[in-house]
Amino acid sequence: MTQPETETQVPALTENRPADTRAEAFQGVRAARRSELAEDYVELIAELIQIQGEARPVDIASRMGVTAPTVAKTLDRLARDGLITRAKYRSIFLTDEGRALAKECRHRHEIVLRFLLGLGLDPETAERDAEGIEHYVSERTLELFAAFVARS
Amino acid sequence: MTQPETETQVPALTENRPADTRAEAFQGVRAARRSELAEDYVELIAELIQIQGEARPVDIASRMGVTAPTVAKTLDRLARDGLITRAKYRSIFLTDEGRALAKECRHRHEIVLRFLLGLGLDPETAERDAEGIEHYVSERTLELFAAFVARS
DNA sequence: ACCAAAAGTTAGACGATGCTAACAATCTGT
DNA sequence: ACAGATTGTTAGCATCGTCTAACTTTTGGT
Repeated sequence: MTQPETETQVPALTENRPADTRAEAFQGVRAARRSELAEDYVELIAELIQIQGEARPVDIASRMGVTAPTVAKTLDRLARDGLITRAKYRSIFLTDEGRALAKECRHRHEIVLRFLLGLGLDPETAERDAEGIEHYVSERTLELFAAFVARS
Repeated sequence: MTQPETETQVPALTENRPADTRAEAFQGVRAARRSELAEDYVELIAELIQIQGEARPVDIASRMGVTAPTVAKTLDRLARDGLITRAKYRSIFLTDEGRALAKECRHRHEIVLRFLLGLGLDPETAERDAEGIEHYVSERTLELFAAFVARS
């Protein structure tokens, strides 16, 4: 036991909540983390198809900053999960589901990015931060971000 | 090949950037992801010590929403990484490094949370989103968040 | 002081995400 | 049309983070 109980003062906003609520929040974060990579890939694939006409593993690898085998394995998982279709040595296609996810992700990404820019962040940092934040923003928050962008 | 090239219009903000810059952003996200769990644990441990006098695995498990063995293994990694010290069947202590990290995390968490609340988000959702977002917010962005909170 | 309950640990499995090394297929320039 | 470069795949490995099952230690009530 032995409680010091003195120092920094309890932040209050966060701490006085039931353990279960907290646990749910963390479970939500873990769920988001699981879909994060899939979202990034699908978003990038959609983009490559749009601007290059096709999505090839080599381009995904260079933009994601990972090696080709890593891309291959991830693409296999995406295919297994019904987000893309692929054939050996050929370029990648999104399924309807994948396309829908890509659209949603791009939408979120755009809003988060514009929001950060609207807040006064430099484009470089805004892009970096958006890449991480976009997966953890709830629908409500996204709406607030959008509203902020609209009125700024 | 075969390019549709028609539909949604390229978002522009995101896409016309060198692949390397993008790769760096993703590498940053992956780095953040790696430290995310450690940060959450250390933050929670600090909090438990503060409000309960000690941090025990069972409390961590219930608040993180994971099982005891998961906590045990994670704590081993934290100890290996010099963030905590522990002895068998005893409660957990933060090292100086761990305490510093916890302080920094709490600070970030507080700012992000207040920012979201200031934006008009309900406390429940704000807490959930903050839990995910806090790990992906750069120093610059944090400053902007703090400024926003201050003037709102 | 003992025994049951609670807490903690260990072992072992599994999937995700990354890597390197080695091999196979495709593309390209002459 | 073929050789070399590029791209893609496969195999194999490591680490992380999660779990369940089984075991051990500590704690608390009578």
